[in-house]
Amino acid sequence: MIDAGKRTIMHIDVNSAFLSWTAVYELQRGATVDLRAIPSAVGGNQAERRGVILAASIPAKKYGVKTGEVIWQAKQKCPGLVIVPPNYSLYLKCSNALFELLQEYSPKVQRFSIDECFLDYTGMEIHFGNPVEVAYRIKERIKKELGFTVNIGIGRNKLTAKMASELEKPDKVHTLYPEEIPYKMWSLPVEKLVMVGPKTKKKLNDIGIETIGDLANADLELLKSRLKSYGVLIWQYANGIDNSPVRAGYHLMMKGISNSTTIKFDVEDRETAHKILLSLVESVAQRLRKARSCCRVVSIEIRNSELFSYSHQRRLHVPTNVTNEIYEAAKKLFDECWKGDKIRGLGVRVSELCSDEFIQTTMFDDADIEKKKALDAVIDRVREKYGSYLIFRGVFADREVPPIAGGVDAEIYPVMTSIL
DNA sequence: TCTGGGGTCCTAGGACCC
DNA sequence: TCTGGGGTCCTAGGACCC
Repeated sequence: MIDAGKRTIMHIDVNSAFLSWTAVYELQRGATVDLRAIPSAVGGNQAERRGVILAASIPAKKYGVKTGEVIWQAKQKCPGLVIVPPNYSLYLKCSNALFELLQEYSPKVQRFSIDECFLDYTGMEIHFGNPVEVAYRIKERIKKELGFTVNIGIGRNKLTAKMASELEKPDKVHTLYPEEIPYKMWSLPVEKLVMVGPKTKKKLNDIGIETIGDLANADLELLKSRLKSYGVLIWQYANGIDNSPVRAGYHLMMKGISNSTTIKFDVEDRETAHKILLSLVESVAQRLRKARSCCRVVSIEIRNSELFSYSHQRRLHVPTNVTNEIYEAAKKLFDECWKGDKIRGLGVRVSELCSDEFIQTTMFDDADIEKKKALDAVIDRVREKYGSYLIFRGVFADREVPPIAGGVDAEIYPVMTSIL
């Protein structure tokens, strides 16, 4: 058993990932301008007026352009902003290349998101040497071999490694060892701490906590009474306490699959809503089958024109991955909870996944279950081979609603988790 | 013309059983 | 007859992350 205090963890974070990866790709294809050097951003579909900034270059950030912001607002701040579309298959390739390179330095590498990894360097010193020197070597190798820059944070646990990698960007290595916490982390505003979002920031500010240091030195009982177990968690984080393991292979376990969309027009009738639900279910069910899984729970979410969201879910008697069954469930859920308000967005989610291998079909089950499964399998194969839009259901023939809504293809996106 | 889309975990409260 | 209390399952909603 290794002493938890003696662990060495690195957090590797790609600087402006989507933008950097696109820039490298464009340069390789002969572009003369490096997108990283000009005000630029990767953005969603502008034509549909729902595009947001997915990543911005450092020059764009200087104009105040932020990730998550709507494109027209970003353009107001920065009129010359160059917007390029996302290329998810490219991002996956870059992410995989990074992951493979990191695995040369430790068998324990956790893919935390498409552009972040944790690497457990504990015990690897005898092979590669001092962690800081190795971090610099890794960083330079990534730059030379893969063409993009990263920040690497080093700490005794995942939390401090992650906080370290965010200290100063880009292309930097930082350490955040226990003795460095007071002067490197405590002066930061409390919302810079992982897991302190806007709501928690406000609650903390209300009781006079402004910095991470204030939180670290706050009365634990007070935090407990205001924030329950969450208060304890963030107090521990503020003090650099975290014992979570680097989970190699953890990303293989998927908890749920969802697909949601913002509709170009407000929907006011059931039939149109049903159609959109079907288009969402098409992609969810397909991804579910690709993962060789079935779901036990189906949920839907309605977002109205006032941007208020509500949801409804139900457990199924028998787990399924059949498009039609999930659609029937989604339709029923919708009819049960829709308040008749104007619908701006809809979402479908399946959860409590299980393997599709030994699904029991009950006596009461649909007699055509095998037929439905065979149909789904054929459709999946054709879509795989010839593209998603070749086959679609008759209801979509009027082209009012796209036959398969939103989302990114299953295989394109590695499954990730936001918990440490 | 105005805030995306994909995930995770936690908690409160109701239903139901013993 | 009316009033527990604990445990578990389920659902809705909220918070966070990238």
